[in-house]
Amino acid sequence: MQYTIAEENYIKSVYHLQQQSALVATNHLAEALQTQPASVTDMVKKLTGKKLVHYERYKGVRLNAAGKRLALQIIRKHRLWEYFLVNTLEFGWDEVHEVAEQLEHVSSAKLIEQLDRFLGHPRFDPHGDPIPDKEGKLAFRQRLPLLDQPHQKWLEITAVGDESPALLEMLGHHNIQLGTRVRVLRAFSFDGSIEISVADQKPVTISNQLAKTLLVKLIEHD
Amino acid sequence: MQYTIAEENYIKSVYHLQQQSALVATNHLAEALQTQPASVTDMVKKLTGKKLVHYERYKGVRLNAAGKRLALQIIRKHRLWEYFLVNTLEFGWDEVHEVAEQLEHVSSAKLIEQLDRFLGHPRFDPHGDPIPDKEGKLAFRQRLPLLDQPHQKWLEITAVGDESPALLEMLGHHNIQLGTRVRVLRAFSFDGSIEISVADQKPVTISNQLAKTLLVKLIEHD
DNA sequence: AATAAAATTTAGACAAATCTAAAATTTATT
DNA sequence: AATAAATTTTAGATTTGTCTAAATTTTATT
Repeated sequence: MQYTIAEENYIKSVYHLQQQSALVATNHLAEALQTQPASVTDMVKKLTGKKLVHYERYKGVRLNAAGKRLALQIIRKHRLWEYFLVNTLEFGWDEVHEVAEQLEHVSSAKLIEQLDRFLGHPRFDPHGDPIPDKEGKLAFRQRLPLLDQPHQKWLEITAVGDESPALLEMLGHHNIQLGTRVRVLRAFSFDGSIEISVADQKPVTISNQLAKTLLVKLIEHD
Repeated sequence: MQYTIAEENYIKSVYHLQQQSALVATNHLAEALQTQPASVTDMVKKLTGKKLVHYERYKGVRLNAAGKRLALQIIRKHRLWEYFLVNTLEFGWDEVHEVAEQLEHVSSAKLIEQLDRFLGHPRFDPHGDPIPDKEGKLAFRQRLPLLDQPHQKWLEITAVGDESPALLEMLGHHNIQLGTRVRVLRAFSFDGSIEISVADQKPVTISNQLAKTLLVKLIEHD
């Protein structure tokens, strides 16, 4: 079956909001989709009719198996396009979201399979989010806030929590990218900022705010 | 300004139909867009309001300068995506149209400029149609029907008139592509078929039908 | 437990793009 | 030139996705 762009956007939003609470509230969906609660109720009823979600009046929505499958297909397209935009067309991290938002609705199985092949079957997008495979499976990678990691241990940046241009600029200035290795040297209790060493460069101090946004994994033996 | 997909499709159709007759009839547009004449009238009025076309009741439509500019932008996107699909993602000629039809409506100036750059600023799409440049300029290349070319002269295939899978298969079988050099050896008056030599292979006979569909340019000396 | 506040749904309306059927206009034919 | 045929437009309806305002249900507070 073929779905409209509006329907696909709802399914995608339900998927993301479900990560936080199993049952998604009408108001949350309205907020995420920048629309009115009444519109959400209408659309949710339609999606129920199309057997994509489970819905109970006044309770909330959640995806059923078919809805989850569809959500993962859309997210797969979105993230593959983001990867393409950054790695092939040399976009910056912060410029890709809006465009991928449009490209994700282009419907062609062959297009996505060939794009995936051309890109070399990437498993993570430019923000470190996993790209679902053809069957909807997600690769796993630790994503722990840099802020509360043990000192002195080597860590690798695996993702960033938000994707504002301001953040991108700051990361660029400190020579930090996905995959960059860092070590926490010390924490300042005064303002919560921390001092880290980035790869083999000299130590830098980063704000509490930034340290919460950077997600890392622990690197095994030193 | 930003236009809807429906509006863009109308503008594109008017552009193409204008190549044949300066003033485009409501019924022709309806036929091309697979819709009802009444719907065309409605939309044409809207496009008139948006200052993209010139329209007179019962007479017909034509693009004004702004409409032409928009049409060429859309065609540029369509043909760049076709080039990408064939040359980067290894689609066959016959598989690209439908997908490009969707991709052409993705709106991002940077996307198209970077795609153009990545592809090396191609001037012709996989069917031999010219790709408008950023300013809407079209490269020129002779496109004469192979059927009525002088015998013995070397010719180069520059375009194909239609893009059915059947045609593609036949061309593949005879080792003919865009850019292939051919020579007309003789014409059979019986059924209008002609004998040609393709590059340095042994001569083949092709139907009148096919000879009309293949467009060529004359190669200068030799 | 009663009432106030918040969240959600219903009812009715609207804009976009389409449709059918009927009316108007243009073009072709006798 | 009158009439028939074809084309085009108008009028009114339909679908999709949205909205506002009012009604309903749930949750929180006194």
